[in-house]
Amino acid sequence: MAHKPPTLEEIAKAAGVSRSTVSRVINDEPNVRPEVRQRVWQVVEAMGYHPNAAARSLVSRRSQTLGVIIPQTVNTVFADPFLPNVLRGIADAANEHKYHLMLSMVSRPLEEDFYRRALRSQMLDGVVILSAFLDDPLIPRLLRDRIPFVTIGRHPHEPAASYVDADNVRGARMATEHLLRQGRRRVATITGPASMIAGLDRREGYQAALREADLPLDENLIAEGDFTEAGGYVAMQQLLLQEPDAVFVANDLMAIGALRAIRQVGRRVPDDVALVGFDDAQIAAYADPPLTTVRQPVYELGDTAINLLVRLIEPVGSLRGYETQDSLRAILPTELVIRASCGAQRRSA
Amino acid sequence: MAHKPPTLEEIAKAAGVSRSTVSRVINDEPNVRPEVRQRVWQVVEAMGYHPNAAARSLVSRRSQTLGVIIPQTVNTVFADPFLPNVLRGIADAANEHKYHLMLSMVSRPLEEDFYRRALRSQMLDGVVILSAFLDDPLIPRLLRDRIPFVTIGRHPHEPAASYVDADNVRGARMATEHLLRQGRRRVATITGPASMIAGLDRREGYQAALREADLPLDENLIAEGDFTEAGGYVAMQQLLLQEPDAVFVANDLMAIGALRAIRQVGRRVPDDVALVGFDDAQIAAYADPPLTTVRQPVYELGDTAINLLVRLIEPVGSLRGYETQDSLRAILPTELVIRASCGAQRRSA
DNA sequence: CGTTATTATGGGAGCGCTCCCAAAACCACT
DNA sequence: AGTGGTTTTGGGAGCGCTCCCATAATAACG
Repeated sequence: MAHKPPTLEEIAKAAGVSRSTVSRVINDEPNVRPEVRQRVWQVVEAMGYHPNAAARSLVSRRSQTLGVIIPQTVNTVFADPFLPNVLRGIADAANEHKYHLMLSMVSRPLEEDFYRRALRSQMLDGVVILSAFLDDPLIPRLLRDRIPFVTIGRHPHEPAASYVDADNVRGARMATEHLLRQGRRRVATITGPASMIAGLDRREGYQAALREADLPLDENLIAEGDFTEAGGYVAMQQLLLQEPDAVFVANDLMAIGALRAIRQVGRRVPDDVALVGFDDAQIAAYADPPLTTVRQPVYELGDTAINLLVRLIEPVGSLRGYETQDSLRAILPTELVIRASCGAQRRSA
Repeated sequence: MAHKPPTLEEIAKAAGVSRSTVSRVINDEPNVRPEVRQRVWQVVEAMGYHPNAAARSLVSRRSQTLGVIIPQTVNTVFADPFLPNVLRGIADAANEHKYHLMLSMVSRPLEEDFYRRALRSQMLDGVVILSAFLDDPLIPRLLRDRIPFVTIGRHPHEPAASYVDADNVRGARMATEHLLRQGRRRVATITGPASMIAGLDRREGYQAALREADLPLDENLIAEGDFTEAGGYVAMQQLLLQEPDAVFVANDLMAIGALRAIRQVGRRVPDDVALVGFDDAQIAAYADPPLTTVRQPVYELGDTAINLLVRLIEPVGSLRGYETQDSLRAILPTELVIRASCGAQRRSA
């Protein structure tokens, strides 16, 4: 790389054509003679030319960059291998669409700063937000500023918001039904916080399964957790007073805590209490007994988010997607992963 | 936000001054009368002005953006809560220095594409690379193209490369010494792959501890793993033939595999075989028995990487850091986390 | 071989900013 | 009031590109 990278004009001179022609060639536009096109490409390669992104986006008003906003709470809130996988999905899809990714991983107070620096300074064509809480303050702002965005985590109360989410309701229902199929009748649940969409949805799925089975909805069999191990432990201690024979736990980390609480009072899993978790976190597979859980398509969540976002951004006709159409939404299927904690397997290693 | 964001010139007109004066105000430059400065700020606020990043970096030749390159192998290679934590460290530090972050998480073939698109098109002022393998092909390229970079994971053979890493040698040595202190004498190790710096360094620390204790270095007590659970399982099966009374396992995931292998032949941990892992992954705390391990300052790794990178980039006098000084390096301390698998604790919960 | 339609090429303008230099305004002191 | 110095302000130039329009070259046709 030369100390100063070559410019369009320099390539043009070297190739004996004009700036405009070189521009046409590198942008794959028509109306260039094949031989000229080829000659220009040769010079471009030889001189190691690459268009300056700043100049390009200054005039085209597009940065070819998408923002990814990850709340600081990511560690506690998202199940363990979640972030790497969702990021891979996001990165692969962005790459495919020739977009770059700008990462924002900041706490609430700094979020404001990022909002101004990156979004308002027109560095970003759109954003993907890992949004777990119902009342994310960013959503109304983005809506107001007409910035295209997709949330990972659904926002049912914002009709204009586009989102992608796992089918938490269905996943929770499958998990609960699975416990019922094992003959369990006092099925309790440890929910996530009511401030989180996933928490509510998984609770909803649990209740739907009971309703369908014509079982009573006993409020005493519902304990609210906070998605942490300690929270699961405490919630389980409380539930044990009700003597449930099975518990659907809204995430694996809490299930680990529940396991600890159950074992502490001398009960056995799954013999006395069957357990199903959610997320298929890494710990689930290595827990003792290995945890039956619900797997979400994490990679696909990221992948789909970007695909929706690009549809929102890229012009359809002369209009941008978000001007022509309603919000885009996708709910991806979840899948039950049967291991030992639910009692469906008889002794496995 | 107006449909078309205001420009410098528009602010200038509204405030009754010139473009240059507004520029001085928003860049906090001297030589503006305080009353004018205040008036300009008012107009800026009122009109919701924010400087256009593309225009700025076009003329200043600085993007205020740093790249973060994460190899696709991140899932298997880096211990579980590693990525979120290192990213938080990176993000916080970048924020503090007013830099944006561009994320690249691509497989090898696409890495080339990213290299050209982002680095060559001058979108990036520098890059941080999560670099676990000794022979990372990106390093010589970055060196050649004189792009400022810092690797997370040391590269001992590249004298010009700047890096930050955990003190793997010392951590491994502490772990092994700890086992020796428990009275264990046949201490084996399961290493990481020899192609990875951390693998080699941890092996080196293990050997140093044995040497210091005047114990023989028995090659039969060294098994190479690949940092996966299955790899740890296989390696442990092999080691069991040598009847070790303790094993230092180079990461927690392999330690989980080792645990499984040990239990399978009816041996007990820590009574028959004591175990120490590395990384302090989430599974370590919840394993049965809880794993003694070595904690790395993951957040600080990210934080320090950015701080070094900024020192490399920002001008000292009129020269850029990487023109004036040698490479910058930092090795951060690791810490032994004592739990039950090493036999140092008598029964805990 | 003109005349018109079509394709290929060149160059001006301008995106929104920073940098630089010249001009204006203000400030001492003689 | 005059001189030299400093601080404050304004505007031109230009960063490297895309967009648009004018012109040149070529093709198509009577």
